[in-house]
Amino acid sequence: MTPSPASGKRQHVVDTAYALFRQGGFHATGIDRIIAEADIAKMTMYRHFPSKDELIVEVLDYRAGRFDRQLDRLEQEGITAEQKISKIFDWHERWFRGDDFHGCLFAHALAEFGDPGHPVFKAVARQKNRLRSRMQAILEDVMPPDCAEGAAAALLMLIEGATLMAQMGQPAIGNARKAAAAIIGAASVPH
Amino acid sequence: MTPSPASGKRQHVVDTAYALFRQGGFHATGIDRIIAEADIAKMTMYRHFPSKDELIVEVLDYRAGRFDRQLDRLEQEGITAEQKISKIFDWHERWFRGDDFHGCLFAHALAEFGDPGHPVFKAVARQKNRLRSRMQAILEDVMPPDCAEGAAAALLMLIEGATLMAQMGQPAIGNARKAAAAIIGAASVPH
DNA sequence: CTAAAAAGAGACAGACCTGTCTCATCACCA
DNA sequence: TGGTGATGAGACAGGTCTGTCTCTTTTTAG
Repeated sequence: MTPSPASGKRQHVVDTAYALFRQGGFHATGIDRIIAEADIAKMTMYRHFPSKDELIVEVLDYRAGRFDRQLDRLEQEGITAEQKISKIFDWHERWFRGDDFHGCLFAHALAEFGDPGHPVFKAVARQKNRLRSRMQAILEDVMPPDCAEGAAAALLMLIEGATLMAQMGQPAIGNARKAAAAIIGAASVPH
Repeated sequence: MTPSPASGKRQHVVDTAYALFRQGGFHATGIDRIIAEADIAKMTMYRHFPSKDELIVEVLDYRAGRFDRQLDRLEQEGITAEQKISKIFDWHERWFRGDDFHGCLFAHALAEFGDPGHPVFKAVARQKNRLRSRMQAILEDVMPPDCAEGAAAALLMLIEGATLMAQMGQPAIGNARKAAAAIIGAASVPH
């Protein structure tokens, strides 16, 4: 039973942990650091989250949920599939340019929790699969489903790679865009 | 002054640390674990490597060197640029299928050492830049240099993304290959 | 054979880690 | 006002971490 479903403390811990994990990584960020930054007692945190691992999963799910809602709004817009994909690249470009960009939290989580049975690993796989299937759904408007599956996978790979390069200080989102256009162009059915 | 330039102990430590870092990550793999697995005394390790961070850099540079030599041999082969790129994808495909594949060690290092001033970060940036520039050199045989630069970046992004997806148990190297063909086809100068 | 270099063995320090426990305090609601 | 649940504060346990130190043993080179 969660101690306080309506409490703001829980989300505050998630927010603080999110910021710290992003900057310093998961193993390198200790519980003591999180509770100091969030200005709460240690027991308050452990009453909400039974372990650090579960807090990490919660942070990832929270972040994934926000991104998912962004995709919800995108899908409701009355624009072409190409424009929707372009908007996803826009989001990433803005993200890369931000002051506190430190790479993809999910990719980092995968790096630190490589065991496929670990809950953190599963949370990462969930998020990446969701993004891929949603891009696939978008692409199915302009190409047959089997083509859309491969194209969505290719777009996801480009985005992941672009995020990694952006973290190394090499903005290549423009090249990713051009490559995405070539991929979609090669798979699209002319209308 | 390095204690023993010709000693095999040093490389043995690097090999052991490489295997452990790959499986368990950097922060999660302690010095004690490394020396136990390598069956050496702790002081032997610290005489060769002044700190854990420098050992990590050494491991990364060693791995990068091996990959670089593989690229050297590839460049000497008398095959087309497309065939060379295809061979690089072959290497990755075999790597992904291996039993002890745990993702890209360099990407993982970047996840755990996100500070651009950190020696580990710089070692990662070196390796990725080298791979990109070498792919660019290959592509310049079939397209103008400015096109080759963008195409090489796109190929690197695809490869990084494919590695990440492979780690999540979703083999997408075939889709990456098709996307690479579309990218090269769009940028190539017909001869 | 001998002297120097390398390695082994293990104690040790000091810090940090996760997670638990107790008790006092505070807010809110009936 | 009284009670109840959430929180604060901090000690504490038990473990792990990196890195240092000393002493002994082994290996290597001249």
